[in-house]
Amino acid sequence: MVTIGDVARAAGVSRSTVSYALSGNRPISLETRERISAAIRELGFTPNAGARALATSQTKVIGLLVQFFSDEFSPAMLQYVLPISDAARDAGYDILMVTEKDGPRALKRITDSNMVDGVILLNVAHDDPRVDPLRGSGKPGALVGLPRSTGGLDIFDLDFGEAARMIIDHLHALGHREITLISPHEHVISRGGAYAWRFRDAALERAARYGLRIHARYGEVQQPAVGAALNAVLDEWPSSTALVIHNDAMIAGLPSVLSARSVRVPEDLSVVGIFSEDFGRLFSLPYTAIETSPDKLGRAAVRALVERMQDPEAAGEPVVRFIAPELTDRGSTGPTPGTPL
Amino acid sequence: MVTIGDVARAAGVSRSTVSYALSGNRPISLETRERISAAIRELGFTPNAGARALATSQTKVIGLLVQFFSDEFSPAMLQYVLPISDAARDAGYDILMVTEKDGPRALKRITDSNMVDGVILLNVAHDDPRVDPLRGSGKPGALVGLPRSTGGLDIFDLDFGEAARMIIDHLHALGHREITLISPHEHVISRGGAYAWRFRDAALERAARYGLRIHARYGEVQQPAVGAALNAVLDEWPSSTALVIHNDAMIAGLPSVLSARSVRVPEDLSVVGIFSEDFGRLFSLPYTAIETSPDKLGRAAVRALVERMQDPEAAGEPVVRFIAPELTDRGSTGPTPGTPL
DNA sequence: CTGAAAGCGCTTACAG
DNA sequence: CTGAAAGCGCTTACAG
Repeated sequence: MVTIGDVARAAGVSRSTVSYALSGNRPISLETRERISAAIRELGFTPNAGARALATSQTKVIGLLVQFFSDEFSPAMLQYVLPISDAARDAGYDILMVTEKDGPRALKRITDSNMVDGVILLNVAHDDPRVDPLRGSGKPGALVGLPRSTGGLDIFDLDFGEAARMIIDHLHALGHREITLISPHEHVISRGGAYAWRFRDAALERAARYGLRIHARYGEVQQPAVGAALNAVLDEWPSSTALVIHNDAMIAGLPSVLSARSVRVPEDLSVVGIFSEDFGRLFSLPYTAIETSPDKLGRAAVRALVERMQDPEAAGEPVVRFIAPELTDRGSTGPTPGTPL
Repeated sequence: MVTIGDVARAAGVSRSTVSYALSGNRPISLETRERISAAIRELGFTPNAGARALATSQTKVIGLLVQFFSDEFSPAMLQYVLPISDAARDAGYDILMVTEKDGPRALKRITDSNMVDGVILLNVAHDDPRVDPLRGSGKPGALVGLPRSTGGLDIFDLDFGEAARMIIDHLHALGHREITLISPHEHVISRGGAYAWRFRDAALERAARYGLRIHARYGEVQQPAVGAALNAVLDEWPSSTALVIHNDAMIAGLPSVLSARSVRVPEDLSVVGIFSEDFGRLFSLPYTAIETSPDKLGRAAVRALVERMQDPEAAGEPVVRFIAPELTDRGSTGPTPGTPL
């Protein structure tokens, strides 16, 4: 392996001069700089990451803790991971991706051993066991997902409450008076996936204010339960004129159920979902939906974390930021069936 | 941060003794060992990864280079990444995941700087520009996907040729004489995705041997082109009694097209795909298929790489290993329509 | 069974 | 504008 000493010898300067030329931390004469670059090029020198980390206490690596639950639909995760990885690279960081089941333990390992300069937690639950260890790690951290306690970390999430209100407002304005709402799987609630009840509670409250009838139930995650649950819902409340689905698996399974039942959207039924554009494209979903913006959330987390890693003072107080939901109209909502034009 | 020196002081021994106690590289008296463990526990010591890497030239990190193409269907990638990450962790390694567009450059960065002990390349193309730099890096490497030149690296892939022959044999045995074959997107071929033609060529050859008529065409990746292409194929060769689909997006889009056309499977049409169990579950695909075993491939790559990193001598000559395809019967193939029982 | 010391390859005050 | 030296936190021959 070629070291900074080899470069120094080839360029006829000291190792410190090479180091300063590399970092730009002090002025180097043009001539010296050129001799050094030439030597670096010829020898093919790349600084040793471990040595650099040891000397600077900086690894230029971000730890990314992902978490998969069997009660969630998997393809969603990649939509967060890729933008995070790209944004990190743009900022000069690499990603150490950890999928270990025991999140707190993994967190302790990578922070205590100084493998990373900071950590991003994905898919954060209300009582997420990773949050406290992250706070105690002494490393800056950014979360995607809202935990119960919010101090000390930069937190980003979609405003699920506002998303629910937007959807209810939208349907109410179209004249709908009876709505069926499908939430994530019940397990998501019981293990503390706060997005589930944040959306649900806000939808129920808003509907109540308008005096709308709303039928709420939990959804499934796997076939054939998904199809059965959709059919059950449609059978049970045939007078509902709108279907709001906050559940990836259920909305992905909806087109085939509706086509089998010859239900026309939006003529017979209005449908609104909550999913990202990419997800919609993947499953060819022709439904109006609140955009979940995984790329925005991921990039915001990286940006905040990078600032805090580079200059903890300048970064100021940690923020809790909700991304404003946007309704993407794909034409799947219309006036209540029977409404005169 | 607590260092090995702090532990040594607390335990009343030298730093080297602590180090040896940690590594087990020399016998330590029971009493000393216990004093050391107690000190480690009390102080909460974790060895500094950078310092250890510098001293040992080992990082215990595997570089994972993933690559996304717009002509491929994205959810497939995660099926490789997760098992690889889990298997690596089981072997004591962490994963540095790199998604950079410029693969060769990323590879050079992480190997030259000694950030990783070895590298796994995912989704390897026939003339993959990452393969030669990996060979030249001096680090062991394992590939998932078959490149043109195979020396020096452990290579794992599904036996696509055998997969094609199994499918054709299966359909031939059921009496089918006219088959439609849908390949990946044409772009996959032109950029050197060898799995596309390895499957296609073998299928055509086998069909020719049996004297079967086979209609082959490339598929699409995005809606609405996917649906249109499926309908076009069904319109163009209505006398085909079997459909073989080697294209994730096309097979995911098939159920809705068939149901819209009221085509019954397998009564009117036999269908065979090539996809993993997870993928089939995700899209609720009721089709008999060759299992692509992404988890097996990923784990095999990790296993080979770990052996080679731990003991390059003992690992022997690099291998090229094809995973034997298995046909998972989901009941979507039957005798040619009109065949008497 | 244990310790003192050199060395891994960088960075950065300190000195000139 | 540049160099010599100390130090980051480990591991591992070398010595006893």
